[in-house]
Amino acid sequence: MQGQALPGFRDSYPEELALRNYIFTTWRDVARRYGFQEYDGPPLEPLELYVEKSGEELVQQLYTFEDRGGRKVALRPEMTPTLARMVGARAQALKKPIRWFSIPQLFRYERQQRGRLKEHFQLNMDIIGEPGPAADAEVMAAALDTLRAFDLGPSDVRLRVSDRRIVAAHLAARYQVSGTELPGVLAGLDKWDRNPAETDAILRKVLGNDTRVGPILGFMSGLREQADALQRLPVAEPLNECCSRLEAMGLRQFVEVDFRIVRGLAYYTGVVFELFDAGNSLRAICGGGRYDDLLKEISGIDLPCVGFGMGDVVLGELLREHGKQPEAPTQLDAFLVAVGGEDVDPVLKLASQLRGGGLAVEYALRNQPIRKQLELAAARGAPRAVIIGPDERKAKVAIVRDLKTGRQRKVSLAKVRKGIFR
RNA sequence: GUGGCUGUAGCUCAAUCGGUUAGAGCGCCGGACUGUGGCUCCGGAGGUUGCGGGUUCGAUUCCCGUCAGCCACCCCA
Repeated sequence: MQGQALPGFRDSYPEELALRNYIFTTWRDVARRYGFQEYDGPPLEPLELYVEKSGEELVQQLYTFEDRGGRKVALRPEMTPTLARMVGARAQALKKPIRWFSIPQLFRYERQQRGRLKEHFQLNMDIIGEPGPAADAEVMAAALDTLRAFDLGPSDVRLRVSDRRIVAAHLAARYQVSGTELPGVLAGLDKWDRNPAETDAILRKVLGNDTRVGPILGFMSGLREQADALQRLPVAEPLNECCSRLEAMGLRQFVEVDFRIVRGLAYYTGVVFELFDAGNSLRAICGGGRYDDLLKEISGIDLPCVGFGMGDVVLGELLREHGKQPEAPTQLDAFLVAVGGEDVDPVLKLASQLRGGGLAVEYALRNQPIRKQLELAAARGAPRAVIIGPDERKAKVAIVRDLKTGRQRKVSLAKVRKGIFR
């Protein structure tokens, strides 16, 4: 064993790369259908770009080092700061709302496990400059349509939506949770599903040993039942508008309002959502939301944003599980077979002509029995073999053999040269 | 970063209680098959049993360490 890729990094063999390319192609196609334009930035950024806004926790997971010029740099862990910088630099000139997408390779330094490597590709779609729920709905629709484009439906994937403003308003009105307490309480809510004991601990830390802890815990445990009541609050108007837009787009059956969705990132300010597989056995496929203050913090330009990220790792696992991998496309148009050594030059000539005409053509690189050459042709998935031997050359024809059916016929060389095989 | 489980050929797995030369199927290469693939038969390559140490006459097997993978936590790109 000559060693392997660094832990958490992938060698992509042709079969795996084909899946990734299929994912990328589909992503780009959906983005195009939604009128998004593609952008990109550097994979390596100054460390400060992330340290300033992200705080220590994310910094611990940054893939950082010092370059030869003594600069502290980081492999980008997310695209949003880069996006903010780019938009900020041209904010005056860009027509709003801005619809941009990107497929960056992102990095983190952290122990890998299933669905989470040190490196992945992530579709990012963002709408910048539009504060209303129409943009929220548009972005969610794009996320859902991406999964529909992979032939996944409401029984395969679910979109869970919440709005931090609703939860915050309720917590403030009912339990007098202040603005400074809110992030901590939301962090507690975020833990509720996985680790209620920790939720308790967090609440006690944020609120002190306060009489509100018990009632707030009760509120969290009953959130599902109270969803309807929360949606009737006036602050729920944007979320409701968002849902009705999704309904008008025919996507309502994917959507569940679930106020337990918080999202870990602190910068979300409104609607937040996550996309899960229906079996709930994988990590979130996609997560996003509204982050109206972030651009201002990074670039000084005050523009509201909403967007999501969708990684290729979990999505790839999901596609595998559902058998939605694309069949390997036939790459060759023809495999040329030279019967004897004297037939090699004519085969080379024909290969050159066909390739010149844009066709994909392969032939054996060694003189081999026809049997061997046909075996290779079949293994390559070629739809047909074109056989040239002394008899064929004399008659100015080639034998075109259909490798699926085994049927074959003689076709004039003049036609074959033009890529006509029948 | 913390804890638990697991590491035998490219893949899936065998190997008695610790026993002598670590096997099989698939895949790969070649042959039977000299102008026709898929089937069949035969042969071959491919292993420091993840790595290092310990116990033992003897370790794939037991112990320790380490690395890697998986799972959970942390965190959630």
